[in-house]
Amino acid sequence: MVRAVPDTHGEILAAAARQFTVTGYRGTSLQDIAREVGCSKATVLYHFANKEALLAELMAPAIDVLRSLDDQLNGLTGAAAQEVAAQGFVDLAVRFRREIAVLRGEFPELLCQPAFAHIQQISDRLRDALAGHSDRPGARIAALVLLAGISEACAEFVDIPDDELRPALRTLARRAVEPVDAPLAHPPTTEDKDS
Amino acid sequence: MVRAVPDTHGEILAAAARQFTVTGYRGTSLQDIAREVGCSKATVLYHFANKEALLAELMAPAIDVLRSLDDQLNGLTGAAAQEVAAQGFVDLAVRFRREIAVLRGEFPELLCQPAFAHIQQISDRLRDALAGHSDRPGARIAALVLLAGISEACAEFVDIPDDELRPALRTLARRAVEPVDAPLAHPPTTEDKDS
DNA sequence: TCAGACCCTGACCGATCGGTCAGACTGAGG
DNA sequence: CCTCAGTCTGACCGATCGGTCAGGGTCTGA
Repeated sequence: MVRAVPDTHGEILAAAARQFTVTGYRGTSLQDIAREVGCSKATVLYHFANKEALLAELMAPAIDVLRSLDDQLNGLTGAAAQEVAAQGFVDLAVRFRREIAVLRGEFPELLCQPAFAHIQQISDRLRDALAGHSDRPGARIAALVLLAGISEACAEFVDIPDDELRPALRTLARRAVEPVDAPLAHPPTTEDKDS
Repeated sequence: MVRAVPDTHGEILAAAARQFTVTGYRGTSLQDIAREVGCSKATVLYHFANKEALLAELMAPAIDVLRSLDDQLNGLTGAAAQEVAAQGFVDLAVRFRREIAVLRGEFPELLCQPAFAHIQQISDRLRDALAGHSDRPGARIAALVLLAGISEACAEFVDIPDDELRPALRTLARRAVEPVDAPLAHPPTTEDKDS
């Protein structure tokens, strides 16, 4: 058999993905990655300008999809935006479970890096759409709980098949989103003094 | 005015809490904490055996409450367990927002430390109760989404008053929990082949 | 045969990490 | 006055981090 040209670049990328998933970005050293690939740390830095570039290349596909979901959301309002945001994010999260697991927890620090410059704004818009562009605290809190919870669930349930995880999350999202067009299911309480 | 005996121990604890909240446990060095307090790093290590002991003392109250919730849950089943788990966790999360923010993301690594030996099992039982002790993937996924989402929301909305955050989360939890006693709201789909 | 691009490496760099240690300072008690 | 416990510190330690660099192999095309 012909030994294919050793795709060191790809091997490093794959090893980094595995390690980042388990021990996080910060918790994984270039030495760790090099050891798993079976090369020197200098080789890792030959293929990638620095550790950050490695992460950026790893996350690029997920970020692209997130960006396109943001475009799709642009102009939509009310229940339509909620539906698209919920279903779109569920699909994205299920598909890019590994990438989400990498970011888990290190989100705030990682967002400072130039590669993730606009992620914060996009996810803010996503959250806003999921809240039905409402200012009600209940709606905004529900949106954040859903986005964060779905992310965490996808990162944790790595071994559940997509076809099982996706419909469960879709159902949950539909149930948990604060309705914005239809009248509220629960009667307004006494604390409706604002607006 | 009498200058009270300088409570360096407490000052270090408070500074650590602030720093951990912002930059995380791993991302905060003993030097950082010492700088904020205005003492030397050696002083920090005079008052606390090591960095881990500092974290442990910081988290102790939250862990106590979590443990008592676990006791309270012991023996409860079905909808009763779901209700207690949901409301109990919401209260705990709202109250210990800062502590949750500290753990944010570094959960997996931090759980390895002896101070947090049983947290994993407790949170597993909590999740199980929230799922109504059901094996249905939908119920288990909903429980995880809720627990993770509530934690994240509490860590993020640090400036929302408790009285606003708590009822919103309670309402959301009640809406999002997969009902286990009452018949399902949504008709069973075609994929009900298991069990 | 030779030049040059490509791939890879060991040795090394400065910075920072958590942690140790001997000793200085201080205030209370005998 | 001396002692001693409590508090605090600068200097230092080994380990590890991300990253640099000069140079060695190897392959290819002129």
